[in-house]
Amino acid sequence: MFSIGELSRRTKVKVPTIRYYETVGLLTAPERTEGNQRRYDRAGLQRLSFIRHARDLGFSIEAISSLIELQDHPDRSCQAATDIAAAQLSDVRAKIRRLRALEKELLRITKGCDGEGVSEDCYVLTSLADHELCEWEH
Amino acid sequence: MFSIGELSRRTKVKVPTIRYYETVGLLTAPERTEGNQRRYDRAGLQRLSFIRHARDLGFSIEAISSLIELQDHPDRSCQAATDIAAAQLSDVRAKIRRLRALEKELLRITKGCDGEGVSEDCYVLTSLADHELCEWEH
DNA sequence: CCTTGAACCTCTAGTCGCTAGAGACATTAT
DNA sequence: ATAATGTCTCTAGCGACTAGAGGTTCAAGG
Repeated sequence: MFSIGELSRRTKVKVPTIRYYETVGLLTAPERTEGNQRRYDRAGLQRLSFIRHARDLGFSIEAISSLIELQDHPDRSCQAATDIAAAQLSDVRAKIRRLRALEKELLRITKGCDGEGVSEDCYVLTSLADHELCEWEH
Repeated sequence: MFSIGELSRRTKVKVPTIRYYETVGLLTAPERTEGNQRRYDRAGLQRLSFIRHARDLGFSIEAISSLIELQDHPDRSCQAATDIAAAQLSDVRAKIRRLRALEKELLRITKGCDGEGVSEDCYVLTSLADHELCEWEH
């Protein structure tokens, strides 16, 4: 049985965040002491670890809710869980693709300024101002 | 002179977003008709295009504010503008690195479920539950 | 046993960058 | 003249927290 602060230390999830997870239904409300303070057991610790791990991997609260529901009903959970994880993976990959395009464009823009003999106008600013200079479809 | 809807069509920035940019000071308040409607000129169009392009590249509102200020004071603007763009670039790169780590881990997790002869427990769920199975420092 | 100080409680509001809706007024086309 | 569309302001909501106020409870030392 540990306090919310202890749980926080063990999971590296901040105290207000733990309470937030409870309000949105990710964590079930734990027992309380006579003085109304939360007391968690090993199951609470495991559930929060699970949540933290999933959040670190970028799963939304909603997706994590689904995963937790699947945990509680182990029949046929695997396919559904894999689907959620696969969706998350394709989401991550889409973000990577987009960021790589941004990287390329930003590199081009910042490089334009690096040489000494550049024009009098700032290449960063003109690049942003004039869409025609952009080598990127958007 | 065009209306906010016209400006929206030309820049692909939604009408409420344009108004939002005005409230946060990214766009200067334009002239109004007798009936209190906004009327924009070419300068307003150019400024909004600049903002949209910068937002597409992931610059924060704050960063764009700085860039716009630099535009208005062209002395020494280039170095400062390049600094902002370089910061943005390194930000993007950090995000890419992190997402690639996520991609790897998610791939590992989802792959674990794909084979037919998997264990009875769902690999996705056990991976998320048990941090020891994770090949990723976090 | 009593006091101190840290940890805990609830509640509200703020973050970022919009987006959606209500209810009222303006403009434009027929 | 009327109808349809566009525009106005204002407020509230999104996700996932984070910060702060103001009050209560716990654990340890004297």
